[in-house]
Amino acid sequence: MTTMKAAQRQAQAKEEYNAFLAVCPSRQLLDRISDKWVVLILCALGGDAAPQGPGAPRAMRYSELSRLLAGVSQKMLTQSLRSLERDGLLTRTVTPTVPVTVTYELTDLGLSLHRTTREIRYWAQAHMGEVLAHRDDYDTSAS
Amino acid sequence: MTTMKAAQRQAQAKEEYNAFLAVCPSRQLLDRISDKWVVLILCALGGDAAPQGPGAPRAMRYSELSRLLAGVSQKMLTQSLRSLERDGLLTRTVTPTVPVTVTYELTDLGLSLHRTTREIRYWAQAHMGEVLAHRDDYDTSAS
DNA sequence: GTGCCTACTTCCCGTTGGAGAGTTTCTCTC
DNA sequence: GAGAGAAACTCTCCAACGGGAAGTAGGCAC
Repeated sequence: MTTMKAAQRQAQAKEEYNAFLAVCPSRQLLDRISDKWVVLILCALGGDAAPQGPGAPRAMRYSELSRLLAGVSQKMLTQSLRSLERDGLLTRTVTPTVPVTVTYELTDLGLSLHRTTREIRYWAQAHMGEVLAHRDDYDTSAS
Repeated sequence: MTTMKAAQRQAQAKEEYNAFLAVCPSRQLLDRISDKWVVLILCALGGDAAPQGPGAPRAMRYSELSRLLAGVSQKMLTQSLRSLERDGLLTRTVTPTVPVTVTYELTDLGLSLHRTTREIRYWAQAHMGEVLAHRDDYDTSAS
């Protein structure tokens, strides 16, 4: 496996995995990353949260993420971060200061997924108006 | 609003909406589209399910989608399709044949989102190997 | 009438996610 | 030296969501 180049491996993977099949492992991966908190965490660590447009990816502390992702529960934040770490999308670093400092940073794999989660968030923000307009039409015509 | 060009409207929307805020409507939209069934429905209607690589987007029947999205419950399929219709991402057409035929087809708005959901699915399938490999490392080193 | 077909809808129940309080470890204050 | 405080969880309880299976509606075929 390690003798294959990444491009070859990916081309082969595209043949082997099919997320439409319930039993396919890529379906489970899709389930995991199709999650609001996962998308927002990747966007945050990818640097999209900077007020003046998207900045560079950077490591962030637990409390910083907690503040940024308004409304996330501590339980879900910890849980999501752990599963992303397990899947190799980010690294968790504990620095024994006092109190302890824990930082999270995207890996290369995480950065590659961030490119598309960024698009998702952009899409939602850019097309919000159209969606709201359509909801109004739908609701009025349904009455 | 209708006097603005789409590009202008979107540029303005990017300023106004911020999905990191819990109260922002774009956050609710992000929650909706960050859903495994929504992603798979968009991929299916976008033509990604053709065996010989991605085909053209096309209308599909309820039963066809139900078969394609292995493991989806009827309840969730109906529910997801209705919310996508309400948001203007797809159209629902009832043809009074016997028995009745219901087809779903992506709108232009749906097609624009499909471009990124396709990427999500591709990413999951292409990087599955790396994720599985990392999980193994993680599990062994944690023991 | 009985059965069958598609496309749902309803009901029950197990799993998941949210709210909030408790925990740990150390340091700084009084 | 008792108590407050801070970061990063962890635990407990409860409501909401999703899956499975069974029921429904309308029309035709037998």
